Amino acid sequence: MITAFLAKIQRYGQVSEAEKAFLKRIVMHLHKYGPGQEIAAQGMSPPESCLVTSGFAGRIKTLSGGRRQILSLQVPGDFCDLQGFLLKEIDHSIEALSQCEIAKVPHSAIADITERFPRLTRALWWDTAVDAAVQREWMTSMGCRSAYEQIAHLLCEMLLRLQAVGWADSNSYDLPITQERLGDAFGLSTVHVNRTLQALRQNRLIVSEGARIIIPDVEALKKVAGFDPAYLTGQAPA
Amino acid sequence: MITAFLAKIQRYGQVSEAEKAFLKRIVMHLHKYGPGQEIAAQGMSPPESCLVTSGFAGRIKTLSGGRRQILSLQVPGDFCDLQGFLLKEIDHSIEALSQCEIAKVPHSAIADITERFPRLTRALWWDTAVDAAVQREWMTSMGCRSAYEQIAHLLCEMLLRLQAVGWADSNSYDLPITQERLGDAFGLSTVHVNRTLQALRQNRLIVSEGARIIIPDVEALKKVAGFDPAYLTGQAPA
DNA sequence: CGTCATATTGACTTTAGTCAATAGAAGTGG
DNA sequence: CCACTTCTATTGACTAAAGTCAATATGACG
Repeated sequence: MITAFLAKIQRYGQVSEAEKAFLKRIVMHLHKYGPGQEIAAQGMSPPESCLVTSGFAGRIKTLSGGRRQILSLQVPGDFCDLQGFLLKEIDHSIEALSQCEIAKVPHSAIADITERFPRLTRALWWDTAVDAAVQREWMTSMGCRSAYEQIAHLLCEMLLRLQAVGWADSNSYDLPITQERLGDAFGLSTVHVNRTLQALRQNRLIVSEGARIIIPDVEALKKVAGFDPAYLTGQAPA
Repeated sequence: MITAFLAKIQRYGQVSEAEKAFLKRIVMHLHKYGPGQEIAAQGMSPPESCLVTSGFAGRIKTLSGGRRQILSLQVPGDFCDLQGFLLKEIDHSIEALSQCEIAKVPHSAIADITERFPRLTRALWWDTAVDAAVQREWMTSMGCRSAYEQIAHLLCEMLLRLQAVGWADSNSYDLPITQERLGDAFGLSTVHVNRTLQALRQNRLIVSEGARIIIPDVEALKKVAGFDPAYLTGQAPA
């Protein structure tokens, strides 16, 4: 259940058997959600953090007038709001974006980690730091890249992130997310997302078969996107 | 030198005398920078984090073609990249946006804190969590708010953040940042920032005297911006 | 006084948004 | 298996927000 997550944080540093055992013990309550279902609500104080084990979830802000911003996509191995135990209330909701499975980890257990396992604490903190780095990259996309580049960039990001946890092969993956939701993530209208995807298809940068995205020439797509994966690896220090 | 920062993290929880003493000891090297000067460079691994003690700094990504995105504004009491010690290289640069003073804290000292002071570690982690919350709000502004609302929103945010550290009075503050840089922060062109500021002035939502921003009716501006300060307080848990 | 950076303005272009209709695809119940 | 509903994708015509380019003003400062 925590395999993907363990694989990820071991990119930061060693995790001892004791730490692994503790992690395994505190991950509980496997839940299933369907697309659009709310996992945690904006303004609430959920007593646990969510670890995605399959499917896609997202953090979402909703403004008056129904405007929505998807702040992040969480894939298997990702914690949604690991740092939630530090803040009184969450400033966004967490929603399933596709069929997905979520394991919940009580905040008290995370607080325990910070008392007993300094190294593991740093690994968790590191995970939130990488998460923030991804957010900075998205923000840069929104501010500086055209819709075409921005979408290409996200498709590159998802390829690498899904590969890291074994949910993508060398050049393709399933992205079971509607164009409307993608629009909410990019700050673009559904119509514009649709047209931009068509342009990417026309230029043979992507091929889609249902929810599957195939990237015939990964390097070409990266070039269009101006994609540099450094922010994703957030590699281990010495 | 760390007064503003201490005041801020004490909103999260108590800080013991031993912790305060340790913090005081590790803050060193006061540096001055002028507007536009680079404090840390994208792709590098600076051996310390920066604490702003006066003026404004910002985190900035630069893309090929000279496009720039300002990812955050750091005001007195803010750490730029506290979590930098966790990542191999920083994915953005840090620049002075106005005349400013920066205290540097070695990463090794932050690592020490994580070994010896679990509670203080949580407080630092909390600080980075609030930082991430601000980023989420900016992202929401970029995706969902019009230029007019977005600028109004930032002006509200800066009022509260500067008030929290004693750099603003009840309805005004100095914002010594050029319209060009504001544009880089919003993902808007300089010209559009200029016109939008004019619109805000025309509607009497702000008055400017040089770098000073005066907000005659704070509630009115908040209303235009759809401003809810919850994300900034990220208040202490029980 | 001249220089430089910043702010402002006008005219025009481009990107992306809106509205509304149509087409496909997936799932449901009979 | 088919008719029906519903959600999602696609298209077209039009609008609006924001960008670009280029000129001009303003202001700080040596």
